[in-house]
Amino acid sequence: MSISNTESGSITRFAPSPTGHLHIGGARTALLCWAFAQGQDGKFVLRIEDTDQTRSSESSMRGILEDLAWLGIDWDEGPELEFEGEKLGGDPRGVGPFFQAQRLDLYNKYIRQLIEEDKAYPAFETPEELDAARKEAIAAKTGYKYNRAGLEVSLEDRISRMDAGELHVVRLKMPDEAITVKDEILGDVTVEPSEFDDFIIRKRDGFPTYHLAVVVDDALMGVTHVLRGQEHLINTPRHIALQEAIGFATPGYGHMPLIFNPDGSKMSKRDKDKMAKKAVKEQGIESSPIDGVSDEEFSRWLKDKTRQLDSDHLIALAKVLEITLPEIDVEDFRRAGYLPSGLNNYLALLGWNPKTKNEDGTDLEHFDMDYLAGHFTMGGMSKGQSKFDRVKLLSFNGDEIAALSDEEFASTWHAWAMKYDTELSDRFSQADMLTLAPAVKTRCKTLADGRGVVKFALIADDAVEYDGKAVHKALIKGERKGLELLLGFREVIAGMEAFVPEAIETAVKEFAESQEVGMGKLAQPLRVAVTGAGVSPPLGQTLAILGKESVMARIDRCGEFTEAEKV
RNA sequence: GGCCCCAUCGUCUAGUUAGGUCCAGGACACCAGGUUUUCAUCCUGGUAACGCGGGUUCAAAUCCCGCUGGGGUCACCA
Repeated sequence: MSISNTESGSITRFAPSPTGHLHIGGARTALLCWAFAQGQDGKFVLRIEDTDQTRSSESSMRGILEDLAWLGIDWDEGPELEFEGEKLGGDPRGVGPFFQAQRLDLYNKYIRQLIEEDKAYPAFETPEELDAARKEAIAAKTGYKYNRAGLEVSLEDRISRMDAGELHVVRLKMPDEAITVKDEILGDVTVEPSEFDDFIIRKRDGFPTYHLAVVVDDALMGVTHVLRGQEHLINTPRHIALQEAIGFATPGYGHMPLIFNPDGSKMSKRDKDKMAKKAVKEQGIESSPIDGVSDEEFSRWLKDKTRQLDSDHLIALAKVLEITLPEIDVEDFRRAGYLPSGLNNYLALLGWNPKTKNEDGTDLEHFDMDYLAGHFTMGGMSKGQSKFDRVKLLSFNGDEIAALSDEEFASTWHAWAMKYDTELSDRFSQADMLTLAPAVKTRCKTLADGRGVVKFALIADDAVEYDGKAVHKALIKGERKGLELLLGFREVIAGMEAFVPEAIETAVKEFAESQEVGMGKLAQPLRVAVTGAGVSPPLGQTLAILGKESVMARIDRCGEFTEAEKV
């Protein structure tokens, strides 16, 4: 089989199995594979590993594709997807299909070849027999290893039994020499033959195992570099043995350190269920508070640590409980209002470092996808595991939001709200958001945070709740001078034509000067009157977004409230 | 438990390949000031780490060994 990778640079691949959403750790793997290929003017291939028929699904495959596309991790070859007008994937070299379930003939060809060359063999033990042997080994506190019983039958017999349709698995004969993985991140890693056993390359159901499929596909797709998580390090000697048995070249390998929660535990989808269960118990909720889940299902879920609620139900539940679930999948981060730029930047920095200084002598940490693609090397990766620090991610994301132009921010925020917070997009048009942009950008770390900044405008004029302390301090204290200024300024507002931020700011300034008081003396009463509290974005934006009628209504209502308050 | 990987501020890391320029630099967080009509942004300053024990060497965060600690893996999952 010829491999057509000579005309360009390195070829990397990301090969998720479609068994759920794209995990944030997977996203980092994909990002770095992408960056490596981009930087080498090579190709980034996306392949779907759906050999586990019982767990794979079409919808999670689509979800993973969307997540990657949203992050801007574009694949040159692989399943086709149209995302925001851009076509991704395709098969210009004719190395597809990119779904392993559609490549069975290919795998079987190599498996047959290995058997005929006596490098692999069918074995006829049942899973139950092997299980029993494994349990025995565990009980005897020795490591379990397949005993090569399948080899006691002659080659001809094995083949004829197999061809007669007897159920079997196929195992690779492992060599009795040590195998060294030349890892580009970790250095040489050698595994002794005593650690090997004849692992399965084809299952009873006729599907290849991951090991066989990955080796065949990588070779046939011309993959030159494999970047993957360190959990695969121990698999690599097997893959090298398989490559040697078939006659494939061994690609370059890089095993990346794993990412963990701050407490050292694994970042797992289950974390979301865990937190929800905890909150349910703390709040003493016993019957299902959400649609689509019966009380019976709910209590089963609550009692069973291993039971998980599906994603939509979990989100609905979190809303009822008023908790924020930990983000684990890319979709979670998207929903929470992270920007691809912030997420990618943080992810790349988790384990990789550009080792470059800024002009002011600080380390370069903020960079975009182009920079990453142009500078990523495996040698720049650290070897140790790292913890996922949401606080630093939040800071990076906030920086990215603040760096957006007002127009970019408005359109990004609006598009996000249309998808994840329709109450917000119903209340504010994109034009409203443009007015709000300068005020909101520096006050939120995520797009979802934006809601908190403008929540005063989300409530009805007669539903503003006054913070007693703020009212006292701004309006009542000092002979109700604040209230007097507020009502005086109401008349100014009544006479205003253009109710826009700049005009409002000017009017506030001029009125304060005419009354011979500092800006704060007028600004704070006004702020409390329209928002109920002493904290809000600058007055211009705050009043403008409410509109003149609403502002006057709120001033009147606040005036009545204040009159009724005792000193 | 066997095998494998790893070990610098609370966290992410620079420095380790070619030992001295490191009483260890940056970022996030935190603390204290400043700017600002409030909040936020922004600016200035500060606290804070080479896991432990042995070597080698004139000299070790850097090299070697041991210990401890963390992680991975031991499927007809990927």
